Amino acid sequence: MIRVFIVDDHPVVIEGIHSLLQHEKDIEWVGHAMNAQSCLGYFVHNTADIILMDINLPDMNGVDLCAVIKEKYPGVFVLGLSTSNQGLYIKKMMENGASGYILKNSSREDVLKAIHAVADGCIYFSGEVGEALKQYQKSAPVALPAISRREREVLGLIAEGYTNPEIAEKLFVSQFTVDSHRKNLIAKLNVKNTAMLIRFAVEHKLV
Amino acid sequence: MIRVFIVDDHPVVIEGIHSLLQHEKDIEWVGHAMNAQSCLGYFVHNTADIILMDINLPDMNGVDLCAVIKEKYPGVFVLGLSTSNQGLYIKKMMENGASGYILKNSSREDVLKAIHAVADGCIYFSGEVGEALKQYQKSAPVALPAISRREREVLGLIAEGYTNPEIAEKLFVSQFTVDSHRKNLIAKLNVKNTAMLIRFAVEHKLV
DNA sequence: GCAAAAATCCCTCTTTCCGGTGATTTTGCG
DNA sequence: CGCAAAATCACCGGAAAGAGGGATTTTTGC
Repeated sequence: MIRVFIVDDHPVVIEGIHSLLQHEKDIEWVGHAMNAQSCLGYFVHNTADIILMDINLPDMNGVDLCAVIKEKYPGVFVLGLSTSNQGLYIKKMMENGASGYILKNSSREDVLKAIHAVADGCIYFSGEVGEALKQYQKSAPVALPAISRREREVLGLIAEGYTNPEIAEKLFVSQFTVDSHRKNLIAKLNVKNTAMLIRFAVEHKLV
Repeated sequence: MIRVFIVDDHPVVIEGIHSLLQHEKDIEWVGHAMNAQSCLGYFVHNTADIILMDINLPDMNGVDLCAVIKEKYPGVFVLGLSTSNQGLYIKKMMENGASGYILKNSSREDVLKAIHAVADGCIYFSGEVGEALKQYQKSAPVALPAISRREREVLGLIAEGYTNPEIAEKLFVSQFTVDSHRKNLIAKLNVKNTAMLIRFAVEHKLV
């Protein structure tokens, strides 16, 4: 018996999912909340196996709520639920411990599959969500300015905290050279300073 | 009818999966390869819906093979397959376009569930893999020195390329204050300078 | 209410960064 | 070979960061 709880500020969605699940023999509907606070309130004295969680809530966004839930009750699985198919939020929610993601307009089969997979400890994304996620993950490799081998080498050393003079010594070149590479990197990658350079590099897996 | 191809250098695994799938009515076994080259050779004149792909191959690792396949044949879904339950490789394989991951010692049900989910365009991880992936993703939050709210705020602005004076203006405080926060961050996180600070922050998802 | 933690502010000095503007030498490739 | 890109080196000057001292005032947690 899988106990399901839902958090969503749209009554229509709650009703929809409820009617979709109410005839399932292995699924028990334990309750719902329309905001993060009452959801957390419920879990003080009750529990569930799976929370279907909207990403847009009036008092707290789903990403943060997910983090709080997984922090307090690691055994409760969170299944993201949204109309908007946005890779960024999905990714963040997964990083905060969610077990999957489906769209509100998913088919009955999709919803049931997702619930069962998640209840088994698996991770599940419905098809369209998977597409969005892949697209988001692939945003990096496209249109990256060409960075030369030496520049990448310098970039790596900068990321490790070495200064221009230190890098110059390591590479047996003048510090002017290293400085040139650094400036070229900043120009090529269209960033303002070293901080942004490193952020860009790490996010795009250049280091 | 789901056409399944498998790449694995262990005959035992190929046989195992084969016998596991051969009585499934909606699954067609279209062939197998024991290394990356012959797998790529197969796809020159043939195709499949799903490739079950080992992560350890003699001539090329699964992560790279996955990238090549998805590059040449984006419509073919790759389902990772391994004995080793290593978060890092799983993550890399997913970044290269895989649609899921299962362990070789997964149950018959798990394998079939995964194949069907992936064939539907969904993303699927078997339970143990999900655990490993979460564990890997969660490697960050452990043993992180306590960073105050204000420090995190400053950290975010540094990562966006703002200088101390700029941040001071944004937050309506003195630049000395911002400088203090920056220094405290560098001290707390035990890094040498801003470059390392940002690298650490991005890698540990503080920004 | 009290102590600890956080947030705020201030100063000096040295080093590093960053922008701009050059140049020469080496290397990769058709 | 010859061209283009990469890699190298050089200087200036202002801005910012980093190391080292302090200090005070709010919050916040018991």
